[in-house]
Amino acid sequence: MNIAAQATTHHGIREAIRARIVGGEWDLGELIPGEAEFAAQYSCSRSTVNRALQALAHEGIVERKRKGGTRVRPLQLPQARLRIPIIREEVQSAGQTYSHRIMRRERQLPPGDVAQRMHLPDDHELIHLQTLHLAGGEPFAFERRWVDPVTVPDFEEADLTAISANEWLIRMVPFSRGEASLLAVSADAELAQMLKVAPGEALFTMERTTWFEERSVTFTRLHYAPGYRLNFSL
Amino acid sequence: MNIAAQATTHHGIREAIRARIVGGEWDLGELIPGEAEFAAQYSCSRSTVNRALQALAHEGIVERKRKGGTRVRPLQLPQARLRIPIIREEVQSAGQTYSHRIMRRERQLPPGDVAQRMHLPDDHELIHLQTLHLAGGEPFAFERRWVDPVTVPDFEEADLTAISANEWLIRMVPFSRGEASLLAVSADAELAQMLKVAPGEALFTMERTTWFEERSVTFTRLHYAPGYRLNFSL
DNA sequence: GAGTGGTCTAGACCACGGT
DNA sequence: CCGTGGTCTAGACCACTCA
Repeated sequence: MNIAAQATTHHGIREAIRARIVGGEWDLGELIPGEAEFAAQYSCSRSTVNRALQALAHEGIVERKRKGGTRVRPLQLPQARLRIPIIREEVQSAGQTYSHRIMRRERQLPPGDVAQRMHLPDDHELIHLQTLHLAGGEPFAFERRWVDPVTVPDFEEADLTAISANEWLIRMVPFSRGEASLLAVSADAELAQMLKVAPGEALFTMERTTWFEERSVTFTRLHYAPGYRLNFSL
Repeated sequence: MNIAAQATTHHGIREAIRARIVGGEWDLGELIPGEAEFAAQYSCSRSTVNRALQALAHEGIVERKRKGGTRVRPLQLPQARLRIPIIREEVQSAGQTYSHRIMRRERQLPPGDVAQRMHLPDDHELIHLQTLHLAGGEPFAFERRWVDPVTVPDFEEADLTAISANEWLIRMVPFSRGEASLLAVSADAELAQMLKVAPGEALFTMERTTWFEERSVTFTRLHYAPGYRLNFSL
């Protein structure tokens, strides 16, 4: 069984070393050979081995320290790259037609928890936007979004019929940093009505705060209709 | 404001180029200079630029093609690294004491959906394990797990009182590929009793299937007590 | 102090893929 | 065809950190 064509490419060497680690050649936490040693074993230069080992370190398979050498990571923490989906693409890639309806759009004081997550004082007015995302005409997700008009002054006049707020912001505001949470909530009366489900239904929910150079841009709380799954691979 | 000490390290050059992309020097989808050009601009070797651009490509900021050059990725998809938490560490890092109780352990035919997710025939017996994870004596998460005894023959006699099944498997089946899903479910009667919540409560749930060389190892469905959030940064 | 990883360089060859 | 990125090499210097 031929897992990876190797050759002396850093890819090949990375996979070869990975296979040896997986195969149990070294115990968890144990020191593995140095770069020079591997270079000799695979008849390649130390740089190539360096790249291979750096990649494994980046994946969390090994831990490296100067002078300390490279060791197999004691607890293999599974780490995954999670793609934050863009709703339109998500719907369309499932073969459904995407549309959205703006249910509400107004300037108002945010609830305390929202102000807190955006690191803003309680008396700072925000633009509040409620959007229903539809897949094939059926509710797919309901979004409550708050946008700071100080950071994004153009947002108030933006035309959001053709392009959703999410994509508008991505396009106009160079994104810098953000925090996100995933959780489950029970549908309240408004959510139940919007998504056409029974009150109390369990809804998969994503909260996101994004920042541009220490200024809060937007906070969104996105509730998916029941049945939704966020899939990824380990 | 000094965002990144640069120098001519690939880090520094990566951040410098990132800043120029974020700053809007090139449009979305536009071709940016070639490696040689950047090397001249930053007075460094092409290899260094190559590493920097490869890193940006790995992050999804740019797209590269031989002969096609490097271009700014049309849709900046926020991509995050999600650490799949190990429950014990998660509890302990919150300052609580961790413990677990095995509620059930038996060999049986799995439900159809479980067999399907593990790519197994319906008549393949699995070990079924139910574990309650506690934080400070209170229910924290409830886990239903199925393990394939063909792939992991030692599991049936494993002592799971000191070490949880999750950690036992990580230790004995060092590396594996897997798929995972996140979703929200309503507590059924059994879940409600286990987690001491009202039936119908929304529970944040993670499903995971892991594989070792084309053989299914285990499938788990993990339900967190209400209030749980999975946090990460973008 | 000495060993290990981290990095840079300059030159070289190759593979892919638009023109 | 030929320009672009992908990679390798050999040698070199540096920085961290353990003994």
